[in-house]
Amino acid sequence: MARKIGSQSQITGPRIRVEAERLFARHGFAAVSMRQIAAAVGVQAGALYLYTPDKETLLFELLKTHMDKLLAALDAEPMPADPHKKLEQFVRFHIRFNLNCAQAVFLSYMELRNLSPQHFTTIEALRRRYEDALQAILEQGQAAGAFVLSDAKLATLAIIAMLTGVTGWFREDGRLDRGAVEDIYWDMVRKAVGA
Amino acid sequence: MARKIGSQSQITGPRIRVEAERLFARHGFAAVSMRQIAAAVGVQAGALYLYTPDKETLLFELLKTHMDKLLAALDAEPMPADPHKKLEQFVRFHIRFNLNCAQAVFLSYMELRNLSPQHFTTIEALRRRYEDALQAILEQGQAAGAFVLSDAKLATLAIIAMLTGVTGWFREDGRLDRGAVEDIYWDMVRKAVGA
DNA sequence: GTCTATAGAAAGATAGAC
DNA sequence: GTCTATCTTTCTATAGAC
Repeated sequence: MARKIGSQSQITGPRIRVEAERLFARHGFAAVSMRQIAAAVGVQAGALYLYTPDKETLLFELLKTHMDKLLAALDAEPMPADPHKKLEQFVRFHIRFNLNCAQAVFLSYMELRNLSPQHFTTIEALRRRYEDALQAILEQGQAAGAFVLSDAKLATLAIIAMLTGVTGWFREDGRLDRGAVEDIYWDMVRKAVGA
Repeated sequence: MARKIGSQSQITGPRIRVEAERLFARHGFAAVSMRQIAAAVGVQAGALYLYTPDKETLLFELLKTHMDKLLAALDAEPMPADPHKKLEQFVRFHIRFNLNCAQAVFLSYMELRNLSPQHFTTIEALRRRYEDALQAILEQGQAAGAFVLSDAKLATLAIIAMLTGVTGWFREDGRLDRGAVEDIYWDMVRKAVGA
């Protein structure tokens, strides 16, 4: 039987991550077999183990990479001093970034339970860092009298849940484009925090 | 080897559903085997097939039962005529009901993709009916001038995502009890819709 | 670096004894 | 109604050829 020849390591590695992310997001981590991933990439199952020690680590690497990118992008975002403008920046950033990697976002919220305890702790800490960034914005705005909040921690969780929900229904060819969705959500968040 | 005797069908059936729901919610549908469910119930794997034709149907029955209960409970809820009071009733109902069956809620949002197309359609229609109930409240309030909304459909999705998120972090022994959480979320929703 | 082949374990589901 | 036993398939992961 025919077999492929030559090195493809610079292509195969990224392709494994792309296909694994797509399949995990669509069917769930446990429902996807290494054979399915290999078939999507166009290699044999055994070849995957040149790039990952096991299936769980493959999932972890996907989540870790995503969270690192998320935090780096947030750090790179210009943050105005004004609490009002700062919150708007965060809201628009969150929607924009999450829509650009909806699959990874879905994984990050749904497949944490399939990680080993150690890997879980790592991802959880990164997620917490992201939440803390929003909470700090809310608390600073509250202290400055820009926002009226019953509870900054619950407002943080509520806002993130609300914004992340967009990835569940947004369609590129839908009724509203990304900018319009950003506008509408920012309007709701703005009112919710009493700004 | 010892074996159990006598009929337990009136006990075993419900127990299978309880344990399956618990295990599916904790580890994910695909990650849980029929043997695990059977072990949790205290029967052999083969005995499960007296109660369900297959694993996927077991999941479907759990989701269907949950959605039926949700819609029946919503119908049974007293709904004031005043839009403002009506929305408050919905918000408190949603949090209260979902906290009482957090596992089933999690399943309903996470494991839809493991249903057959036909079963998926059934559950999706029920979920849509629930969303429509909230959307109707928002649209009526908007028409009556009680709410100020950019988009009733997006407000529906945003509010449900925000409220459902509570099941992800609420702990019975946490900082806030259920009533306090209801109050805080209602305060945010109220402001977000411009009431 | 990728292949074929397979070891070894575990899955979903069924058959027939009790 | 539940058991034991098993069929058949599929899984993760590894070994060794090329």
